[in-house]
Amino acid sequence: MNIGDASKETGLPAKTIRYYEEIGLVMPDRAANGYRDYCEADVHRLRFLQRSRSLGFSIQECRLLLSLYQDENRASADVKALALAKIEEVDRKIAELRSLRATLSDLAAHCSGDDRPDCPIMDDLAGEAP
Amino acid sequence: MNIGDASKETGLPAKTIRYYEEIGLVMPDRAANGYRDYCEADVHRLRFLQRSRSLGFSIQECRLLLSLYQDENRASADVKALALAKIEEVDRKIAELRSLRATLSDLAAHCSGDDRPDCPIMDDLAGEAP
DNA sequence: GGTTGACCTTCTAGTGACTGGAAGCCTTAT
DNA sequence: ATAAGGCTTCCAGTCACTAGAAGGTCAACC
Repeated sequence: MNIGDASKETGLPAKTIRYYEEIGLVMPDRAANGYRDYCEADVHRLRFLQRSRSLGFSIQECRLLLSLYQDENRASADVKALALAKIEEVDRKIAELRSLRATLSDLAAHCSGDDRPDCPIMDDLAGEAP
Repeated sequence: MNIGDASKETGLPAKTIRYYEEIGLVMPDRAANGYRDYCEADVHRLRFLQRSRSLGFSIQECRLLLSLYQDENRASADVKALALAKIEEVDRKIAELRSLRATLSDLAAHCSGDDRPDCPIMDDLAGEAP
């Protein structure tokens, strides 16, 4: 299967698939003409990557997940631990964004938003809170 | 004021302050020995940048905010519009993360997390949902 | 057989916003 | 005189791609 078909199968851009080869994640065979030739297992790994990346796992984490995936003797606890750690990370990010949102919203609420220059948002950014 | 003192005053690493000069955000004078020499206004701009960056504004947005900040004839509506747009952006990110969290949490809930290899998280990543 | 046009290859370089490190001046204190 | 610490520039690396150029390959159509 050529890279274009693998791209269609997995939803990953061809550029990304080549990049995944460059960093050693999915190494396809080569056809006689030099074209990459993806077998079913390769496409499977690519799809696995697409899903784990879209769930927010980093490339390093995906590498680990892939190796667990290929490991017949893995403990599901190892996978679960990764997922739980990622949930915590997501929770931290959400909390940070919520606090950010609260601050922005508070600032915006106190700004008249007209054509005069006086602006409490600016005052805050400048460190001149009243 | 040398860069080290400016760094202490603003909480920004010296490297970051040099970077801000490189991209034309804060251009200090130079002392006779070639050292950067930050005046109060420079430190003010740096502090402004520190705050707006920590509120999630991109460098481009900070550039715009700084120019509004310096503009005697700005309309506070312009600043407020930026803040409101940023709030929407933050909301979108939060929604995305919440959906991510729900998926991860759902997957983890169905995984026994013991030393057996069977793992619904892996099954899902592999696209083999039951 | 020639010619499109789509597909493939490699390579280089750019993104955003820094961060790390090396090599070498400058200043201050001992 | 020397040691420590701060400053300078420049180069390279981060993360995960993404854009684009220059050129080889393939299938179809005339």
